[in-house]
Amino acid sequence: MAMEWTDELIARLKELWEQGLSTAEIGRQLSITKNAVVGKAHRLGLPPRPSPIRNKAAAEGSAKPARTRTRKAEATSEAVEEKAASAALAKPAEKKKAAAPKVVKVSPAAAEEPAKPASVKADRPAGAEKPAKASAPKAAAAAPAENPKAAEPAARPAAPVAQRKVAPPRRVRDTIDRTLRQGPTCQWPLGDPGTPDFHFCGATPLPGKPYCAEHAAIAYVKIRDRRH
DNA sequence: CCCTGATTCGC
DNA sequence: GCGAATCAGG
Repeated sequence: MAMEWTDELIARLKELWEQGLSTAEIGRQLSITKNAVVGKAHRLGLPPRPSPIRNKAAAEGSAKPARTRTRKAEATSEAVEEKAASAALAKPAEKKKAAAPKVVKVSPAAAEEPAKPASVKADRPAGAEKPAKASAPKAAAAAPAENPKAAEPAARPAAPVAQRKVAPPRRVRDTIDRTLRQGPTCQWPLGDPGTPDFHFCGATPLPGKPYCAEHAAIAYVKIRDRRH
């Protein structure tokens, strides 16, 4: 069986779709591929969202081929023709598709949690990485590294979220994106990073601050208070 | 390269 | 019906 689109799954798809999440992200949250998301969305007749590649032909209104043929389609057509032609010659027209090897993809569905409340969790404590490429650390320092003019961070929490040596994995970015989308939360870290219990405060932060009132009070200590 | 959604078509 | 492969654009 391919996949079981349960009512709940469909409902979640619709919901996320309406929320404007990208297909790939919906897929990640549902532990399916973006292709599955798009395909299902179409079959469900969900309102298509602005595509990066809208049909130019439609926009121009000129006599352009309404739809573009995929390479596969062309290949197939040719293959069919050729096959038909060579049929008379009893030519075996071997396709290298016999027992398509390729890499057996492990279903991601069973691997990870089907769907959890968007809890921020420490991501992959271990795991070898590719030292070759290391793009700029986009991940914002979630730890109290802020330093507003009139104040400076005094007490640091146990440990700032570990600085990443390499580019943050997709998962991390997704989590960040999700958080941003769903609204800011207090970024005060609690617990030891890397351990299962590590998490961020999550409370509603003060306007313009990464922390809630409680933690902002700890994070920001007036210089004057310090010097005097 | 990364990403996006759209489409086709073998299964 | 499903979704991988592919396309096409940013």
